[in-house]
Amino acid sequence: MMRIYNTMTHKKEEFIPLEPGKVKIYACGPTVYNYFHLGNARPFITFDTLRRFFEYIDYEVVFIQNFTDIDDKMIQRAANENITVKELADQYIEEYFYDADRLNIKRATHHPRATDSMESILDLIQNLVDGGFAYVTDDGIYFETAKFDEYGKLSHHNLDDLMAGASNRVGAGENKRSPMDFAIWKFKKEGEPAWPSPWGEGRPGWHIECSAMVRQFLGDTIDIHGGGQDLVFPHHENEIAQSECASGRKFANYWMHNAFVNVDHEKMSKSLGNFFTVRDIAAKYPYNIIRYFMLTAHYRSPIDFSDEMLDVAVTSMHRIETCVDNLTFAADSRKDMELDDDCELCDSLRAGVAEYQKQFIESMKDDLNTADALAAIFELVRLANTAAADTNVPSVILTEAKAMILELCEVLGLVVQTADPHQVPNDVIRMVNERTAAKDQKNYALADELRAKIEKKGFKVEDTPEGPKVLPI
RNA sequence: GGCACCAUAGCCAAGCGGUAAGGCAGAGGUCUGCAAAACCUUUAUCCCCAGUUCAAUUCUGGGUGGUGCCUCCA
Repeated sequence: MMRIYNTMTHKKEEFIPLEPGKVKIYACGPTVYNYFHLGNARPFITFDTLRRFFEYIDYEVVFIQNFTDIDDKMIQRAANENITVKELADQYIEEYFYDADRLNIKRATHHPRATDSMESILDLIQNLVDGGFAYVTDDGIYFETAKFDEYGKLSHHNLDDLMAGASNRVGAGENKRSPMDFAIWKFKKEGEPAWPSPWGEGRPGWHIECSAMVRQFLGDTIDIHGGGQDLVFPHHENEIAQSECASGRKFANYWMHNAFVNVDHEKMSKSLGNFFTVRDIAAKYPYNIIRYFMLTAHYRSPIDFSDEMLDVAVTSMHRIETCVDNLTFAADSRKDMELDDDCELCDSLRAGVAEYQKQFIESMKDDLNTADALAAIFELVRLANTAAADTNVPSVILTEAKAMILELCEVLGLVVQTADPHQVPNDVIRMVNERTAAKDQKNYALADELRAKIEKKGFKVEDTPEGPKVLPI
């Protein structure tokens, strides 16, 4: 049974889906006015991993991640660049997919855009106005927080405390009944894009978009709603208020929030200016390493970003890849070997494959403990390396271990770069053979010279009891 | 001021009642013509002080230090 830490209850809870074998997940996506940074990438990777794991344990997953393609920052940025908001959105949605694809983030079931969901948004607003939960003013339509008794239940705030904190910050020109009320529709200002509505032209507020898209694609109640911790208040709190007032039903059964990516122990954020876009980091490190780095900590723990940490990730990921290469080579060398009944290592590797898969699954079921899941993979790696080095272990067994390592990495969305021993060009093979001959004649000078030549061709040779192993560098 | 979270080896990081996974780095060893890879051994009174318990890193209270949210933010 899967267990999930629910922000609503502050407890790990057993996950009980609305419908057996199915799970409906909504994760807040990016506002598309820029490349996304490492901090933004964390929820994308976290919820993609969650989705992959659910699929691995045979759930049917409907996963929605939206694009916020209309808001103040979009408008401002578009104005600065002298392009339309739509052009800006189109560009950065494309850039989102460019990075996300390389991070091996699977496409969501749907990636709705706020501006394509106007009908559902207006429908939801109508519903809230009709129900007396929202009121119309000169500058927009506001949700009246006082109408929702449970306001604050997710962030564990009460309205009074929130008011105390907010009372000195009421925005100018707003006609709110309470500082805590928030806009669900903003009437058109000069030069801003606007959509028609029964109350006048305007655009939706941020919170209403998500509520509307959840409803449109997943219904009134969903299993899991996710996002970064900074969305707990006010964004998710407001979504709950709107959605539950509109439907009269519970909005989401489980709330999952990832912790931040820090730089020097401080939150990476656009306002602090201490952010690194994934695109920039990817110029120095592979996307796969960025993903690996994210998974080394539990999603609810802050993770400190630095080049040193990515360097460690490179070495660690390499360990897995080397192991897979070792297994490929050894299995290839022992193709014709029969499985011997007395092979103790064979038995323990087989047992290990089953055991560490189980351990992996148990870790992932425990609130997506990817750090622990990785440890299970490394345990299997060690055992597999031992078996690969022992010439009594036949290829069947090694192939099983290799398949399991690849299978588990795939669940985490990690790409294991492996060498294909059959992809070595003929001239390199010839030089390798010459080198082996030179070695046999103890002509080490020639052997080393040939090794250098082979390296120039982009391959390295390693000697093993089963002959030379040739790998691309 | 209100509300949360965190503190585990040189670094990163799991575990969360029965004296500590994993990765990186370090030291020693095996293997190797050299190398690479791998394997073995080795590295922690779990921030402090009280309390609960037969037993606490793990629970409770109090410190200390750090972070986040309460304003756009993943």
